[in-house]
Amino acid sequence: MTQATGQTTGQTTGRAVRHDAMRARNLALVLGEVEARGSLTRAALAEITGLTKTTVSKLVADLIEAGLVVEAGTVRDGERGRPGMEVRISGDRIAAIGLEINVDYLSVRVVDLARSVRLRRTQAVDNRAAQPVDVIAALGDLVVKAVDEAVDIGLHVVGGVLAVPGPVDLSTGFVHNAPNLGWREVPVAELLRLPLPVLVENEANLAALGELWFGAGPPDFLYVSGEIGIGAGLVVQGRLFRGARGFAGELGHVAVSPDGPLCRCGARGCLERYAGQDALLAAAAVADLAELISLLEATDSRALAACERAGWALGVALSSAVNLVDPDTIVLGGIFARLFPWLADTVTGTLAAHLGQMRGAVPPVIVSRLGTEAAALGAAGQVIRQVIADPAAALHT
Amino acid sequence: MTQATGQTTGQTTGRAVRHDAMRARNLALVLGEVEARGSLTRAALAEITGLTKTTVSKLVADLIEAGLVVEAGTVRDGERGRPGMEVRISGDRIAAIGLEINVDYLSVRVVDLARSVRLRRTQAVDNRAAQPVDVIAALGDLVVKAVDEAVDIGLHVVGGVLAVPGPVDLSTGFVHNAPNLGWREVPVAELLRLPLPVLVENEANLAALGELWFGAGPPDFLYVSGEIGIGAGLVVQGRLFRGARGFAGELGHVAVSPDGPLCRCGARGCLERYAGQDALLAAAAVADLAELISLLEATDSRALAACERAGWALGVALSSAVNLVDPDTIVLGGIFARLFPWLADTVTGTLAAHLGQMRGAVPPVIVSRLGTEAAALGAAGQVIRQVIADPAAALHT
DNA sequence: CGATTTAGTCTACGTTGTGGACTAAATATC
DNA sequence: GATATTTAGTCCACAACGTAGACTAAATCG
Repeated sequence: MTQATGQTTGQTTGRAVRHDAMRARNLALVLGEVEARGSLTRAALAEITGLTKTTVSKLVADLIEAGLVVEAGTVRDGERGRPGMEVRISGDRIAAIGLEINVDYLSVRVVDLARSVRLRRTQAVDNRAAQPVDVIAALGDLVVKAVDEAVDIGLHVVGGVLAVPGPVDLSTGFVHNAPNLGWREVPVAELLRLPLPVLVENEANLAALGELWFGAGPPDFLYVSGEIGIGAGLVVQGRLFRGARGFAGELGHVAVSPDGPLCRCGARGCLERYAGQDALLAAAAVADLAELISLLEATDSRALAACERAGWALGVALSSAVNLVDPDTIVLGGIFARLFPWLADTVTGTLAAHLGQMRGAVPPVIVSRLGTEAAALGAAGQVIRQVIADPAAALHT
Repeated sequence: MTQATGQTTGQTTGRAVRHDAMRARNLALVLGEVEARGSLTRAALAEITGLTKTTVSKLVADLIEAGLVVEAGTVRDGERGRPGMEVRISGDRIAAIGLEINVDYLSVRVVDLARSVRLRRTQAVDNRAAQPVDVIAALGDLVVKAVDEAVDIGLHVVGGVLAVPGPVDLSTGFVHNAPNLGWREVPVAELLRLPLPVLVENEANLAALGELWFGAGPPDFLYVSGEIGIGAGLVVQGRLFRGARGFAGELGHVAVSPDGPLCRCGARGCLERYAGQDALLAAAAVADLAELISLLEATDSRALAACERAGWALGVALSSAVNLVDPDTIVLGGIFARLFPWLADTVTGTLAAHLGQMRGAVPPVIVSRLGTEAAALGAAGQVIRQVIADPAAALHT
């Protein structure tokens, strides 16, 4: 008889469950349902969660005491009987901050627990001309000012996440390569000294989460972000897909044509060489994106042809992505959001042509509604999500 | 202030935790640790799980009573003190059955809870020449006989999974299209009438799980399966990745060349047209795989060139897969396992050339060790995994 | 053979959810 | 306007499950 030698079938989480864990889970369940539905009475929460009215009352009392929820007024469902008291997420205490370093700006967004954007700050600056240490110092200043302003309006910022345009080693906050910024081997987390915990994460991934939580994202979609480099964030069942080492979503180096132009990565025919910003501007013989858009609006034939070819290449690469990772929807962000009117038809047509007839409907291609805010909002959303997932941790502060 | 309109950040599981759920989780934790480490004493379990010796004793007593574990003898760790009693998974009661329909055989494997293969049955038959209803009836007969034999040796087969070579609607067990079998719109689950619950699942996915649990699979890898159609199963952190609708892994229709030969799916330049079995045999001008292998062994130049081109195409398609889903390792199964000696160098070389220098080491390409057993073992492993993940359910039978 | 070490069992206790009794707050009916 | 009825929310004794220290059991060392 053959004895198995592989990985175990069980998926041990290594975590025993005790009474405190049980309570934490039920607190999270109640808070999550309140968030999902806007507001609920205790009786409704008991019905939805299956817990007894007694238990729900106790859990809600704990959440009120922690400042995570508030009572928001009475509400009646039927004709008779005691009216219930609505409980909703409190936007007046806990908040999170999202940070972003992009090519030509630094930005921060403060978001409260009810997911309202309470503060927006953007600073225009050419980050490619600056040293990483200076960029990060300037960002730190922006954050400290924003946090002070948040405190002034009664908010308690519990943490943040920083979006950078390149793959990130999540355990160290180290950025090996950010082509849009011209950065290599930058210890971003180490350089970022702030009086609150801030993690570092890839911009495309955070923008995808931003679309999910603040945009029109369905639970499963592929978000495409792009400047010089092109990245993708994949959300499946409301969760980010990262791959084995966190380097999934390198759409920019998917092969469009195996004998195509040589890429800076060393391979040939990468999407970036067709649809990256540099490739687009070169094909249209213009110096920047604003000029390209002007020419497109003037229906300049060379500019339109450049967009057509970029759209075709995006469609080919996205057809491979759809075959491999099976998203419901494709959301175009970054420069592709700005160029959407001139890209969408070609992308969708090429996608349809390359997907064939065997997988039913072609995933719709939509434009990001959040524009340049997607990544910073996704960053803040990560922290909000953590608080809602583990309210018991907030009870002890 | 902008109010969020997207999906909630919380990920409600909708499941309250009560005392019985707490016990079920701790039972699963203990059983999972015993499975992971082969055998453990109660004292060691207490140390590993963090539960008290009292609690572990009670949990182990429940598992022994359910026939999931047995005491296997005394063992000593240090020099002195009372020797501990080893507890290990019992292979003598609970078992699962894996089923597989492939092009030219039907097979079943009975696997016990200790993941030993206790029974192997394979029936050679040309399934493409048969009607689906007849194929499934023949499979049913094979299963009933195998289950009877399992009962004879004291095993209790609690359920099974059937592997079919095509995408499967998991909720209905419906197979829309299985190109290797020539099937379209087949209600497989409905046709399969058996005295035990059997689910239906895609063969490439199950083979990937087979490699994970019974082969040499690391926790993250891409398994490539192929006959006429080419599919891939992606395992990330020990879990199968399915995509939004369960149609991920369609490696066979990833574009190798955007202007390549027309595929039966309607697109151009799909991998299948370069590396699928029909394409390979046509390029080598042979009638079947055995003949191709004979010619390869005789170093026939046309046969070698056919393999070279298939390997090149695989390398191009796999480079897109690696960029998008970031696996650690690539495992070649199906016909590619048989052709591995003539494919491996070209696949690895092309992969390296197309990945460029920006993502560190190229994922190693290895051959499946399980051969044609991978899918059936993966299928049985699914049921075993379910029992180990929820032993409390087994306590009530 | 007693001291020491380690495993495993026993038992009272603490935490958290349950379930029925009860109070509170409303409307419908007479 | 008083009573009956309906529904929300609180009170309180109880059940389930893990904890922690006491205790027994099984070994080796000196």
